Amino acid sequence: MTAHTLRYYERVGLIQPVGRAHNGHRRYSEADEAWIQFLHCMRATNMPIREMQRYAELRELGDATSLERRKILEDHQAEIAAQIVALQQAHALLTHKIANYRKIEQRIRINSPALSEPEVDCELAPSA
Amino acid sequence: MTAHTLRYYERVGLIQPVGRAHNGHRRYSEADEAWIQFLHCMRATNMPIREMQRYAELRELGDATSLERRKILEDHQAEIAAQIVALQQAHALLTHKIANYRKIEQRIRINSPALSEPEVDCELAPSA
DNA sequence: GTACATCTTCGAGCGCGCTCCAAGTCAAGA
DNA sequence: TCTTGACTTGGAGCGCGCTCGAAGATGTAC
Repeated sequence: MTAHTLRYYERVGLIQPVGRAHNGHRRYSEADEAWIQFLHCMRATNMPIREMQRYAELRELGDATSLERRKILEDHQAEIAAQIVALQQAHALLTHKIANYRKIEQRIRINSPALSEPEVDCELAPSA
Repeated sequence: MTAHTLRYYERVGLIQPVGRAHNGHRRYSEADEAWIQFLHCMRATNMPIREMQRYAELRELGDATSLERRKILEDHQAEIAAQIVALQQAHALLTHKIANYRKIEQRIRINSPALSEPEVDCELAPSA
């Protein structure tokens, strides 16, 4: 995470104004770092900035907002679960297609341009 | 996938000019649809358009490009695997934090504002 | 015949999330 | 003392991936 990004996060309210050294330079506390790490983790899993802003805002308001914050996290967790499923499906599809490419390469190596089997279109995804 | 997106994909070369009805309207063949579905799957797993363009380009050149195409897919599959790991970690972290919120809510319900235990900072991620 | 919907084209616009630049301040090292 | 480098600020710019709008042609229903 670059300094530019940290400034940006501060500007848009994801990070509260942080402590400064005597010369005005920012000094991040361990709590700041933990929060930033959390933000990073949420961004890395595609939580929109808007949603993170909402969450940060509620966090400033204290424990009374626990329920709403929990809901945000639960929703995001559901999003993550869905993403994992999509990624796993794509992963499986790619395994299939990569194997197919290996077959094609094999066919080229042994100089056997045609298959007696019906042509395997490497781009056709299996229906599964 | 919207019509706008399909036009866009055609413009940028992800889809070859497709067949037309007598009135000029596009008619997608089953092969077209399979290819588009594949594109969709790759986009849904965060393959950049540029990379898809490269792949599409090689695909036009036929079997001789099998090796390079395979490499693209293998790289993307590795990307996907990494994404899955990140998502799974975030999922676990959220499970932890959500449980923590439930505790806080419980504490509020039974009107017990303080814990004898050291304060649990709900934003601190577990080091794991 | 006449609405109306649906397609066509091209180009412009937009939302997101950074990313960078310019000008200035300060601190330590040669 | 002078250079260097790391920080400060505000605002502008950018890359990506769509997304939309306008103007026009065509087909279907009443």
